[in-house]
Amino acid sequence: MKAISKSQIKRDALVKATICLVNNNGFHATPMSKIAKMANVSPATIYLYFKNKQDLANQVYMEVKAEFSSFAFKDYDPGMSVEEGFQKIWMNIATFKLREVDHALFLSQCDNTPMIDEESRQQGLKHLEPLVELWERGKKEGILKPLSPFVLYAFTIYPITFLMNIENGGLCKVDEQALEKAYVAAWDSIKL
Amino acid sequence: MKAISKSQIKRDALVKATICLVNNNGFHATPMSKIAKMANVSPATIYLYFKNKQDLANQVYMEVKAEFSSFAFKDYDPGMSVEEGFQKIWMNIATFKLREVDHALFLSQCDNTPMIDEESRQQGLKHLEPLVELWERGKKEGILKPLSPFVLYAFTIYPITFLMNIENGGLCKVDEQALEKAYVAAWDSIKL
Amino acid sequence: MKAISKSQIKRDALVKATICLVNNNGFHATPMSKIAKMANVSPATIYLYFKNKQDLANQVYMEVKAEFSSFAFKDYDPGMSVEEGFQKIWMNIATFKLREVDHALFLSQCDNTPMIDEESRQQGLKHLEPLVELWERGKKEGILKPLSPFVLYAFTIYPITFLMNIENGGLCKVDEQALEKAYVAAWDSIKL
Amino acid sequence: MKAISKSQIKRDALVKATICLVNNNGFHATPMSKIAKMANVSPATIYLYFKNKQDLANQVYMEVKAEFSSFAFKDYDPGMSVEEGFQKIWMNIATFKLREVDHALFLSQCDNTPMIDEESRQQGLKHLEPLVELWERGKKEGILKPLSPFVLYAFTIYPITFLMNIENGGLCKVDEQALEKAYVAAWDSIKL
DNA sequence: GATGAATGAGTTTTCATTCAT
DNA sequence: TATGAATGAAAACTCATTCAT
Repeated sequence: MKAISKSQIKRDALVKATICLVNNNGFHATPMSKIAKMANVSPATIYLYFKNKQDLANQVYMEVKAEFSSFAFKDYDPGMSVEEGFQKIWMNIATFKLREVDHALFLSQCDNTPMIDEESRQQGLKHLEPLVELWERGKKEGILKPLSPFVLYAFTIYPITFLMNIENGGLCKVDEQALEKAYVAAWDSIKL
Repeated sequence: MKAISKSQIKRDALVKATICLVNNNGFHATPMSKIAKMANVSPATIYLYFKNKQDLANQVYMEVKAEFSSFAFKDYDPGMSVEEGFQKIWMNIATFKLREVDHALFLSQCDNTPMIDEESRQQGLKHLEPLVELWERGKKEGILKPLSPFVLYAFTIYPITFLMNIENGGLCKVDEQALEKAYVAAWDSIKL
Repeated sequence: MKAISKSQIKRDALVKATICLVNNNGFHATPMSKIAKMANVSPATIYLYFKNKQDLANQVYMEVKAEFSSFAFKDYDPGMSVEEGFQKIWMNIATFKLREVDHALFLSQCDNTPMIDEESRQQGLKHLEPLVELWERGKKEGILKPLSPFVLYAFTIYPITFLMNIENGGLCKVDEQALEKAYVAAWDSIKL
Repeated sequence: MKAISKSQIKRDALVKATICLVNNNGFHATPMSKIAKMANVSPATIYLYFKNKQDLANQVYMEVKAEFSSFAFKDYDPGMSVEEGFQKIWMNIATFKLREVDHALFLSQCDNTPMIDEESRQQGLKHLEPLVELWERGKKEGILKPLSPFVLYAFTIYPITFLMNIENGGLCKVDEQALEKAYVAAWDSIKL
């Protein structure tokens, strides 16, 4: 049915190679030629799909971020209770970060270094809108502390990135049980 | 009294320029020539003080990390109660990160990208030893949740970095009051 | 018939430029940029054909040495008498050194300075095997003095290099007749 | 008696360091800073004794060459018979090259690469005048073949350099007996 | 005389990007 | 669409030489 064009295959290979190489070496230490080689493509071919290196980074960022967001709100329903909804989203994000390590690491690199255009970065922020709305409701309902979304994010979602980095460095292993305990910490930090 | 040698002045200028430029562009996008220019020095002069670019990064990292640690434990006394001690350290770190933005941003870059030698990074980790010990005591005394130091760090210290980044991006301002509220979130997340 | 690729032409130009410039200035005093300029090529292009400067030197050495060897044993037949065979080889080598001055000078540089990898140098030594075998036979047959191949080489082949250098410096001219006389000196020095 | 000035000591150290380093790395791969370090002297000090790097090379060359020449004609007396005189000189030179390896190697480098000014090189050639005169006499007396001094040199003196290089590379050992046999080869090559 | 610090000019090498095919 | 070859511009780093002390 779905005929995936040869073009699409090549583009996908380029995106994948970019993620892999940037994760291991950083953006500026990743030459276009290596990306091309890993994608089994000529360097010149990259420029058929992307305007330049910066554009490649931006596009990959946007795509991975979109994938992340859609994952984050899987099975989430705005009709859920605040706690239930938050737990669902938190667990989704944690699962993504701990299981889709490559993509999560890439996002972490993008969010912590000046490799992405400010514009694209702003776009990326919008993706968490539903979570922000949930938080607003929680505050109105007197369930959550009256904290700005930035602070709420800092103490609940951002820590997962640290755990991912640590696990990826081999310093610890985050299993099901550890995840449950981490969730409690996250919830305790923001619940009233 | 203290005669600061001309050499020391030049070295300091180089360290400062490195921090500034790496913060703005990232390590690999910061050429030695620009560091030299900002420090009002010839590129060749850098190599009188540092073996190469990697060595420059490592040395600056170690120095800033040491500064950070000494700041983190200012006025801290292992004889304090767990909560009192934790608050002291947390506030120190937050103050450092929100006031000494340049240095904190630099550490954040170092900790989130592969720009520092693994060896130097390991050295840097040792600096938080007293905090880890405090946590161990807290767990024994039944005051803290039985979480690994990694998780405790992720939910109390790591979030501050996010707030710093956000504030630095101009998206929000963290004042005294916001800091107090953030501290509560940190403490709530780990206290039993 | 034989279509010589554009690549081959460029590589040849680089090899030729290397030989010329190294002969005139020495290896370390010959910058890649000058080699590129003489070959009408961008400096970066050199690195499409050679891994680095050392590799360039090694490859050129190996090629010229191979050319030298094949020239040295042209029309030589192991079935010849010792004297006949020796004369043939000696004359070949002399002709090469006095006529293919550029290539011979280059080999002389390589053999007298630490510019070539030890490995490549060892490879180069193997090329004279047939001459060494001829000498062994000559000693067994009681025609040659019982000297080690090193000494035999020193007094018969090595002197040609000196004549080449002198002629190249414009201090003398070695014509057909002078060559014959030189050959006699060479043969007299090792024959019993 | 002979008070060797501090200056002289320093200059000697510089000369010695130059010889050592040039032998091991070649002239252009030997930085002034390393010469200074090996001579326990500041780089700037070199310029008190030598105008520049080229001048340093030239002066060292001239001095070593002079030492070589004086060694070559030790105990030689123009009144000796041609053969006796030649043997004396040949043995002197061989002894120098095989025993004063450092200095001989240095001369070999100078004579085989473009590191010395043409002018200094010309100066160096003059040192062998007495040997050339001996040869002229030998030719007149019908003892030597009617060959130009260049050819005579090529087949008698120049080979010693090869043996020195080989011995220095550890490929063979030239003992007293081997030297005698080598001398015979040298003499046979030029005697009538 | 002696030097440590400093540097301008130059070295090797890399890489994002283009272009003829 | 796809590419291999080519390169200008710039990177990290070196070094002969100078100069204030």
